[in-house]
Amino acid sequence: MPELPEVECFTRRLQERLPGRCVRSLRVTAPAMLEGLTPGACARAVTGRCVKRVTRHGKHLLVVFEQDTTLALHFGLSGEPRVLADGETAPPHTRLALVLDRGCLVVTDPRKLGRIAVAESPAAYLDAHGLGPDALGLSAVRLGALLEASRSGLKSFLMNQSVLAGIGNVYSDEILFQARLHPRRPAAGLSAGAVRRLHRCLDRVLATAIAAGADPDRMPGRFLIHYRHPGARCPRCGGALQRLTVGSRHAWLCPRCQPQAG
DNA sequence: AGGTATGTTAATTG
DNA sequence: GCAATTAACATACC
Repeated sequence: MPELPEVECFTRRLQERLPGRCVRSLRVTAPAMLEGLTPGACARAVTGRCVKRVTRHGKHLLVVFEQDTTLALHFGLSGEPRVLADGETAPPHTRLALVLDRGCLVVTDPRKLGRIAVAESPAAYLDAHGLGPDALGLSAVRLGALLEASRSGLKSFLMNQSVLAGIGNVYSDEILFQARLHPRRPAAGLSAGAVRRLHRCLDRVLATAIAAGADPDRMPGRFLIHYRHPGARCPRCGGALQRLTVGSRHAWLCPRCQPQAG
């Protein structure tokens, strides 16, 4: 779930409700999810502070307090934030509860692969994590430069968070399918037309997914996201889809629409 | 019971 | 140094 579109939707929901709220207390019930600090230190860092804004970079959601102290949330495979009204009980698998003067921000994460961190500022956090520019709103020229500087295949390139932040397994497949580019094609050496196509599809896929509230059921029928299972056929040409293993992840593609060369 | 899962990171190999 | 692969992390779901 939580690739850029999901995290963008989380961010918008939180941005509507959190600014101006102040932290009464904080509870972390899965200390292993904390990055380099104890639950006590985490609580001390944010208690008493008021939320200025909620923003996002790549798959990371940043709750920025006054003076720029930042609570950074990464959702791993199964994390999700929720704002509870006063008196609402915490849902199952709640790992973090930020009690506010009105309401409460919780993070649920059954698999506990998410991360919780505190930083001096958003910039300090991004820097410490070596994140590349956000995938959304990247210019075609900048994308072209990043492609040329890479020696990876296209799918690995798109998923490398230090190059480009926000794209994961599902959306890298979607973007390459829409752009008709093979996931193992080298990132460098694409034609100008192919770079333009990749840029347009990257932008459009992410924007469409966000507009759909990151809910696959509301995404266009031509999206590959509906067909990531054995036996499915390409929504464009009707041919059999193929599953490759790239790293330890599954890449879905249409071998007819996404030839190795060309 | 066993296989699968959308993320990140460290260790290993080429 | 870079890129690709594998295992590990912890748990739910089918």
